[in-house]
Amino acid sequence: MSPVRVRFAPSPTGFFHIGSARTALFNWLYARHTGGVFVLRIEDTDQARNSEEFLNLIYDSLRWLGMNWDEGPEIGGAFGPYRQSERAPVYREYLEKLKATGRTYEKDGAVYFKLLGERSEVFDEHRKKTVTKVAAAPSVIDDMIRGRVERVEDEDFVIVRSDGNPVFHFVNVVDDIAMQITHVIRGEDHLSNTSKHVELFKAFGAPVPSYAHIPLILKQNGPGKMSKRDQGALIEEYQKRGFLPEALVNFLCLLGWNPGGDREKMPIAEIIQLFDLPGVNQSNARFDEKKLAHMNMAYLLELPADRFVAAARDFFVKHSAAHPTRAALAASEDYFRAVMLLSQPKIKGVEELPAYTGYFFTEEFPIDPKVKEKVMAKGDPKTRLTELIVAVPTMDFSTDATIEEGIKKLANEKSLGFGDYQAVARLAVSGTNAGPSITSIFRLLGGKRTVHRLERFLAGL
RNA sequence: GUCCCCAUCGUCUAGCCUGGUUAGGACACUACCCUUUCACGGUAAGAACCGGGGUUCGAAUCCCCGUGGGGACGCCA
Repeated sequence: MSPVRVRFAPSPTGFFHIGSARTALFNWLYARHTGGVFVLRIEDTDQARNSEEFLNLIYDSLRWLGMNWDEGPEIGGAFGPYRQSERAPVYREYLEKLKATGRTYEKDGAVYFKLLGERSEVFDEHRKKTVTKVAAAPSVIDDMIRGRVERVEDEDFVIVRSDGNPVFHFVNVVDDIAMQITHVIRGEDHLSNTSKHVELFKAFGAPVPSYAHIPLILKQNGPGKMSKRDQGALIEEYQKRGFLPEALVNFLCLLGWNPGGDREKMPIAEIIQLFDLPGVNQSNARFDEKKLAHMNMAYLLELPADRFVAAARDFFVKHSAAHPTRAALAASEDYFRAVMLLSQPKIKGVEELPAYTGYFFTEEFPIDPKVKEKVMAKGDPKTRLTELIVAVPTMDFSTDATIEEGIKKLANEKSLGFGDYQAVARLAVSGTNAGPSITSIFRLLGGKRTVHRLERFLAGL
């Protein structure tokens, strides 16, 4: 049994999106699962639409998601070069081979691949033109996910354009032969192309690789598959928004594959161990942002403190143009760390952090009017504030527990509960009703700033 | 239009291959519990086998047809 060699073959003609990432992921997982080789090959034969910027985006995204390639651009390998734009001699050589078999002909300056079978002229209603149909034998695709698929390829097709550039079907097959690819794992949108490819492999006298056509990812709302223009489609966006790559990877794995049973959140090492092609679903999956957000939260909760703080800082640096964000970066490292760790168990995503923690770093934080209305309507918040302003300076601010003691003591004296002070104090120092425990907020702000905010809020009523 | 693929809660899915389940889990939604707010967590509830035929004692599971969804039909990849 020859070792598994798979390839991910993107073309740098647009942003790197969810669907491409998952195709890459399934290839990568299969290579890692089998101990095989993961090849990255850049299909940049469309000179008009390629760009270096998009190419770098592919590299960045793959690396961010943790998919390292064993052969490919920037690292090389025994079957290079790995950019099709640099492989013209290979294509010339293979074209000569094919010409020698008599399976090509030229028309309008382009080279066509000639199918085997009887020809007839037919008017195609859909395309509104007369085409030459070939009564060819069906191509058989033995797909590891879909089983046996039969399709008749019934028209000769272009393999080299009139400008001399070879087209996708040709270079794709040639490179799969030349790079000794054993398994072709790609989106189901390629299933109809596969008959072309099978016929080319056979014409070259090369073994046909095993195919695995994975289901497509559908857009979350409305009809059709997800495209680069749909909400939430771009990998770059998740990176910018501070998603954890391991969460995104875990989520992506579960879109069309699962290990059977109830397991969902799994470390990548375990996924590698369990992943296999027969476990991949046959039906398309709809993308669900909320489930991804939940997965991200689950990973965030478990993230070691240092990594969480680093992720937070990274996000703040990227968004340092905003005012509270800049103020946060100006704060001391210890203070920043303390605030972030206080927020870690409370948030769903790193992107919530600037708004969630803003009041720790600036005096100009907003007061939520709805929360204010609600809090001020209950009990006698003004009196509670006045009492706190007197009591806070007498409290021991060294730990949450001592602050709690202080507030409880005050509450006892007035025959009230902790809760009678909590809501209004929180509103006065943070402007909202969501956040860490009030004792932690007090402690981090310090007695002086706490009193100042209580006084300012009371004065503004 | 032609060809190809697919079909279990709103969504992702387990179960299907090798027929017998109170059809299980997760996200979302709702209620309650926990609670010092907000989250987290816990418990509960609602929620699905696309339709019709067939095979069989018995069909989500096997077969056929219909319907629905998706994809491909480029000198794009």
